[in-house]
Amino acid sequence: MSESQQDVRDSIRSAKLFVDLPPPLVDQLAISSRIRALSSGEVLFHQGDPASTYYLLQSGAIRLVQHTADGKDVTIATFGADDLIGLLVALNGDPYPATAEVLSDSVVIAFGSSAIWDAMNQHAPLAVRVLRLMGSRLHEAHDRIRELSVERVQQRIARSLVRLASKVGVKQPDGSIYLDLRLSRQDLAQMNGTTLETVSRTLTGWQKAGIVDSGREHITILAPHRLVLIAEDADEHNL
Amino acid sequence: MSESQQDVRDSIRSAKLFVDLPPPLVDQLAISSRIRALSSGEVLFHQGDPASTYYLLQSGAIRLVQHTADGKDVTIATFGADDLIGLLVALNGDPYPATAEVLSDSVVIAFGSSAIWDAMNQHAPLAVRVLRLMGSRLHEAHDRIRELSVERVQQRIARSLVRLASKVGVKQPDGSIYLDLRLSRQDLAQMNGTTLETVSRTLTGWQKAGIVDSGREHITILAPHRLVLIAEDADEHNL
DNA sequence: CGGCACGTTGAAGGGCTTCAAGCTCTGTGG
DNA sequence: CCACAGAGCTTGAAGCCCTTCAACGTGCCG
Repeated sequence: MSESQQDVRDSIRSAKLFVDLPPPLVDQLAISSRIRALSSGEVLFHQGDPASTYYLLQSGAIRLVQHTADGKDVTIATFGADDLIGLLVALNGDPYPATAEVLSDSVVIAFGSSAIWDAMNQHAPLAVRVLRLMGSRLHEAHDRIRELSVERVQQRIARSLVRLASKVGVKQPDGSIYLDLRLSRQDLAQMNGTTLETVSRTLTGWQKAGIVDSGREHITILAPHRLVLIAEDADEHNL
Repeated sequence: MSESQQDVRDSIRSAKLFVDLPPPLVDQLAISSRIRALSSGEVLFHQGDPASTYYLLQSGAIRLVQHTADGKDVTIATFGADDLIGLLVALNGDPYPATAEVLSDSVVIAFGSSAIWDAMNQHAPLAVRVLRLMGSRLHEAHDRIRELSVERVQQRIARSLVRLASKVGVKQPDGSIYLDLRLSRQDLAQMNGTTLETVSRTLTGWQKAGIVDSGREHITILAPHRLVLIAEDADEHNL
């Protein structure tokens, strides 16, 4: 067995999703899979591409973006370590319904279309875990639908910052949280169905209130608690 | 075997989801399941209830509603025949994250928590089908996120009418489509993240334009094509 | 036939978008 | 090394879409 295949096996074995997969199945999976390292800004796959592959995100962050007919982009979901990307479309044989864009340097394992399915057939606990993953994904999507339906823009922006903090936040000695990815106003806007101008105004307000410290494509949350208050409760409208 | 258990077996066998399930597994599933008939307005389960059961919708329509802290309701999803309801929360053991409300007289099969899981373990094709179902559910949710993010209220209302037409629409001889469920302005509002007043004004406009005919809790789509145009394209703003 | 839920319509106002202009930072090539 | 181009950000002003509040119809059911 080649050295790179050995690497793939090790990676698969170390993934949470495959934690108790019997060694023969690990080997089987490894045959049709390979490791890819991606750096910030790269694109894993484009909307409309035929979906023959799916990916397990080992480290880093990747977001799913849908391009609309009139040129606007909408961020559908953001993934962190141990998320599966593109599995469901690969199962159905549809083309990818969105573009996967790398937010911070990432490592993924790419699987051939039917490999994981064979593994699930032979190892039931894997299927449970995949179903659970889909379940929590669906749950998140439902949450966002509710938020987009009834919450104000400010509240939604606060929420996405809180959410990002839990996914890629780096706690500093002074209690503040640094978000370890390039994140422009535009990015935040298309995560929340708003415009970059509104995001800019909101962040400026929070900066004056000492809640965040933001600069060009990076944000540090100075007062996580107050941000959570805005996200949950709505009423900190006295900036 | 009791007569009612025989009924359950027949129902399970006739469901698309279980189309090729071996008879022994059908029997096994039947043991822990029973048929429930529900009429419009009834509630299948409430948000916060412990989730011990999940349901296969045989006929009718059911919607998932989330109640927010400040008293607003948001319709997260609408289900038609052959949809599974509550499976994922039942798998995780969480309480139901939403309320399931019957929109038109429905028949469901109620399953005990682990029954389908055993069946999936023993019959792999069932697991594929469940995963596919989840996939299309997730896909729908993503579509709604995009719509709520970038589309106008009018467009979203048009879309939900089109979608409802395909789920519970009854085609009339003259080409119009009657929506076979009780549907108030309030209902349409909480499906689209808007208010009943806005829905009322929109429908009044469409009525004057001859696109729909709406009355107390019922809607008939007179010109499906024009409604699709509004949903897709945005620009029929000259009512 | 009275009550009540559902629906309509108007008016006021606010949150957010849109358009526009100028600023600031970053990286790159001469 | 520095200047310059361009991407990212800020700020202002205008206005529209939609919400909110409010009052009044209207149809259905007991």
